[in-house]
Amino acid sequence: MPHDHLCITLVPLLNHLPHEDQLKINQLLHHQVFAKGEHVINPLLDPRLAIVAHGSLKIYQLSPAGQEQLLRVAEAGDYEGENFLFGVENETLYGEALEETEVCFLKRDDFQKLLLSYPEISLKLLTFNAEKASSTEKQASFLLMERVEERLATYLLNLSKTKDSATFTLPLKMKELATFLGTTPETLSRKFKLLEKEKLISRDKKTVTLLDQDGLEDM
DNA sequence: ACATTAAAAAGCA
DNA sequence: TGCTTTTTAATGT
Repeated sequence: MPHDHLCITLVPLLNHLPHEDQLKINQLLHHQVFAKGEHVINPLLDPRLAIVAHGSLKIYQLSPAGQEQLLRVAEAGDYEGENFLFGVENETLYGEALEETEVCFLKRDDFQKLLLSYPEISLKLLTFNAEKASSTEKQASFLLMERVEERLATYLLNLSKTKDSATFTLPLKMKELATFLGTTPETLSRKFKLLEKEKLISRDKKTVTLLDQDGLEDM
């Protein structure tokens, strides 16, 4: 669907630059559209920065046991893989398209040249990375919350906040959301039912509506 | 309170 | 239709 646009304009990391520069940089980017379920990042691929232009990516690690741990969902404007461009080896990081997703790639050499000729980008990068690190910390303490319904409630509140609506669609499969919340699909299913019974939310398959936001916050 | 196991039900290509 | 995901139920830690 998206075709005739500049990748740059969709990406907060780069779209603050003057138009002329954006045009130049856009030539360094490689667009690629991925179908749902396709792998965008895996440890075997050569290092490159992946910027989500449209759609969303599931970012996860694979444990030696083969268990996947979901780290985050990268939405349009988010990027992944910047540390590989600074020499950090990718051992276990995977990225998979959750829907039809358009990604802009930047090779390591081009990326480093870019940072040298546009110092503003370096500053932006530091800012965004600081936010990213901070939200990863939040996720870590988030998993320390005792009860699953507590985690589920805050997850739903966050999602409602970022989507700016009381009604929204879950981006993940229940199975995936379960691992993200540090539980099992079975328990997750029961917690959803519990929240519905207490009239805190309503749900039609993957569409959730928050009915009592205050009630959810009290958990 | 939650996991595990098993099995039924629902969803999807 | 045949496979995958989600739900339900019974039992274990």
